[in-house]
Formats: sequence, structure tokens, C-alpha cells
Amino acid sequence: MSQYWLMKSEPDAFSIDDLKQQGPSPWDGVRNYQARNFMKEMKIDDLVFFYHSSCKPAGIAGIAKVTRNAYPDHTSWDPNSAYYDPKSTKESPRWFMVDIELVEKFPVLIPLSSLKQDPELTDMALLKKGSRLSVMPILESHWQHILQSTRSA
DNA sequence: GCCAACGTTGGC
DNA sequence: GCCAACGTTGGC
Repeated sequence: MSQYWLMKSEPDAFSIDDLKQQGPSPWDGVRNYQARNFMKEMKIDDLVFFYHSSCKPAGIAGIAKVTRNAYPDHTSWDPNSAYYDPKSTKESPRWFMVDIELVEKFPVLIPLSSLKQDPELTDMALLKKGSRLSVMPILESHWQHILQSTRSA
């Protein structure tokens, strides 16, 4: 069964336009266990809200889909990478990534402020105080509600 | 295993 | 730039 997710990226580092240009792209650099575990649960064709963080305005920029199941994040083995982790080895990789590609960029980004105002979405992990998770599951009901809101806007 | 110190995230 | 919240590290 297909699942729904949200992934955060700082657009200065990797934006939805970058994803569009590059086609299927590895989601490297995740160094948080909870986020990693969620990526391991992802399956090809799962849909992902592409979220722009640390920018104005922050919010959901569009939709991507998973094109490759989790596999070891090779940047963790590269001493020259900002994501290098000496505790991750090829024999026992600690960090994983998936590939995603763009499905759709929204004509207008759905700002975080709108999501916060929506009483249907108060349970979303994204909106919880202090939530910093960069990869998280989205309930299908929330997914549909958000899509419906932006389609009719 | 506890917990203080530190580093990071990310909205504002 | 500020700072609250969170995760990780490392001494004990």
C-alpha cells in the first residue's frame, strides 16, 4: 500500500526547482535516526510533500515521488563530504537515502502559516511545537485535505 | 544509566 | 540574529 510523506529541504541547498532540473535525485545527508528509519519504510511510488524550510515563506512547495527504495548514503563514507560519518562503513552502513523525483510543483507554495490555521491539521507532526524532524509520515486524510485545499484555492 | 554541555534545527 | 526545542556526546 502506498504511503504519504513529507521531506524538508532548505531551498538554498536543494529546492524543488533543483529537483525538477535534476530529475530523480538522491536524498542524501540525513543524519537523524528517526528520519532515517522513516526513509527505510519508504517504497517506490510513495508520494512526498516537498517542504521548503528556513526560508520565507516556509511551506509545501509541491509533490515528489519515491523512485528508489532506501540504500546506503555513500556521502557518509566520504571524508571530504560535509555528511561524513566515520562510524558508517561500507560493511555496516549507518545512514541511508532514497531517490525521489518531481511530480508537481504547486503554482503557489502552501505556506506553513496556512497549515497552522487549518483546524483539520492540528495533529500533524510538522506543526507540533519544537518538531525538527526532516522526514515524516503524513496521514492520508491530511494529505487529501491539504491537496483539496490547494486545488480549490 | 544519568545528565550537563554542546551543537543543530528552524520559525520568527 | 534570537532562541526554544531537540538530539547527541561524553564524563562520571
